[in-house]
Amino acid sequence: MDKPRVGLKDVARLAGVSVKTVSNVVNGYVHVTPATRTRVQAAIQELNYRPNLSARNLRQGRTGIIALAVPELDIPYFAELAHFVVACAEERGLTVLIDQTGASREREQLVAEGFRAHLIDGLIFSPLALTAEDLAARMDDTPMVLLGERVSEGPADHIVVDNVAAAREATLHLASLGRRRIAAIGAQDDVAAETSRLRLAGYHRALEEAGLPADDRLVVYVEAYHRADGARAMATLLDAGQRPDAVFCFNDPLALGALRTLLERGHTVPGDVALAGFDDIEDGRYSTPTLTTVSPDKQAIASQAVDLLVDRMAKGSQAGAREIYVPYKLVIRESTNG
Amino acid sequence: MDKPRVGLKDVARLAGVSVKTVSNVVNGYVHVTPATRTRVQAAIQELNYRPNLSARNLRQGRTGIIALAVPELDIPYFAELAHFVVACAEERGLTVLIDQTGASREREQLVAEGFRAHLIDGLIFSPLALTAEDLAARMDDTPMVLLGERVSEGPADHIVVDNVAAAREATLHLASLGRRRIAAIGAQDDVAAETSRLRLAGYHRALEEAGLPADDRLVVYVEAYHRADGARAMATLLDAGQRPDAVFCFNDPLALGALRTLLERGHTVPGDVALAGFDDIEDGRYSTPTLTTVSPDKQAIASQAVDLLVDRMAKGSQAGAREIYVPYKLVIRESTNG
DNA sequence: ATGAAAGCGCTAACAG
DNA sequence: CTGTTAGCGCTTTCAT
Repeated sequence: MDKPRVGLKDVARLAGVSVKTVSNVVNGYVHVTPATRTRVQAAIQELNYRPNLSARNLRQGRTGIIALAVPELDIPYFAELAHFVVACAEERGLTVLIDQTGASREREQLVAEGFRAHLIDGLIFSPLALTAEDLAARMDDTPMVLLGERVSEGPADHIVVDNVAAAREATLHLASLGRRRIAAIGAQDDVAAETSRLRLAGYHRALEEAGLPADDRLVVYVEAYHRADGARAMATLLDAGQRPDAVFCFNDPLALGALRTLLERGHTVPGDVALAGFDDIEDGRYSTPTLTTVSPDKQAIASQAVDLLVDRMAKGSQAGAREIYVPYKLVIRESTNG
Repeated sequence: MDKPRVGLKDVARLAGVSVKTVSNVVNGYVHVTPATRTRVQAAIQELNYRPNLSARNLRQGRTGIIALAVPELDIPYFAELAHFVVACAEERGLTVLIDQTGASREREQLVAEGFRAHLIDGLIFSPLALTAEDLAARMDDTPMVLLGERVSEGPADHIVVDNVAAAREATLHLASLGRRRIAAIGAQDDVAAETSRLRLAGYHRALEEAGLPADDRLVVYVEAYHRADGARAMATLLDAGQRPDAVFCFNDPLALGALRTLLERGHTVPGDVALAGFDDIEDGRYSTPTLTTVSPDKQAIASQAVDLLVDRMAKGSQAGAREIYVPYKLVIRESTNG
């Protein structure tokens, strides 16, 4: 049995009206006699008609779909972000399609190049590996909003949190507890690692302000920002005979990984080592000890991103890139406040 | 400045060929002279042409888009699942769009009803609130694969893990440690809570096999499956003067919440209380102690779901619902093996 | 190997 | 308030 593709026309025939009228009913147009409306609805019901979204999209020149491109959905921060983005988008009648870039430059280029052109009305993009040039070279004119620090002064709207200020605040908090040997976990070599660089800058600034010496041996570089990297980094630190009395980790998974290593080796937190992270993912709210962290307002990031995008989509103009700072706050929990 | 919408026709004109030829080039059709191909590609480049996917979709009657409908993306289990689904789908040239149902019956009905008909080629759906009747009443004929235990004997393909067996195995493991008062956290009143019912059944079966008495006071009901619920449930248990020496939690967040409460109140895990969860989310691999849990093969769930769906989409036939059991294994970690 | 033309299902003018 | 008609941009017979 093959499908008896039912379209507007069929409904119209059955209801004894024109396609236009059916279309009006489907789209909730006002000027339709209750009588005909009812008749049409009955026909729709009977034929089990569904409007063909592809056709509508083609005709209207827009799809109501936006793409969210993130590194991986199983990184808690991005999962939480995606949650908010999908929710906000839905409130505005938009559907979200997900692209996972795996932080691969190649895949990020595809996204920027607009390989989904005319399928999506807009793009919310959190690039990790793309260079500023890559983005500047973008030819596709699909409205785009960038998330994260990757290309300040870039060619598109972007949403950021003040990473330097936030990292500084977190580090100062550790210093205020009287800690003197404050390590940092999460530095990166990669030129594209803008976020890492900014958080490191904030860390250094705080040390300076607190009158603490900067010690390169206390700064640990990592490959990626997962728990395993944090655990390894902490082990490296301890194995090298370094004994920090506090650690600022550039994100929460790193911190949770570091925490794990510390506890495994019999150190107490925050007794021996105070620990702070960044991102405020849910895990940190239930770990033992709970994790002090910088909490960016993810809800705000998502809604601002969607709003900016919707605005762009309406106005069409790509001129005048805007930069929106989103608030954050330092959430002090047990890992620094036993 | 408005957009100079560029289509196949424009490219054709510039390249001095017909639309068909351009189309052939775009779609990598074989029979094109290298010469013309090059010329066409140059024109495409020059005009910065992108095929309009909506038009292609309309014409071809399919979109290459599938929807993944889950309760919330910020529930770790679903985030991890989504990650795999998006990855598998991409391997097969499919794009995934996300619907968050919030486990609301109303929203789940919309999804089942096919409110995205003709926009998606298929649907992977993890319903939580829908009844078997809701699903049976579904009129939309978009291919669908169901995830989770919700409607066995249902009208569609579905992927399941053997919850009874898995829960039984976890509980028996606790019993094998010599624990006698094994509590269960995660029972639910809701008729739609099939998963809860199955895990509870497995728990009871294990108690029986182990020759342990079933004690209703050791079974705690919860509203939802979040950490907060687990924390609360554990508190309830302790406040009621119950002192289990082991707890089987129906998912990992519940277990992590319960763990938090236990540690807060000075109990040791697994010393005083052994703890097991279900789902094997990443958090449990780095908690302190690490969490013993039932680990369903999420990669397999995702790839089986996508495969089944692709098959359905190709064959079109909705007859003969298939049921695929996905393997799981009990992962023993510190929370039962200190 | 390439061209001409039909039409996917819908919405938006424009009539009436 | 409702009907007629012309495409949206593409793929796809059918020719050549």
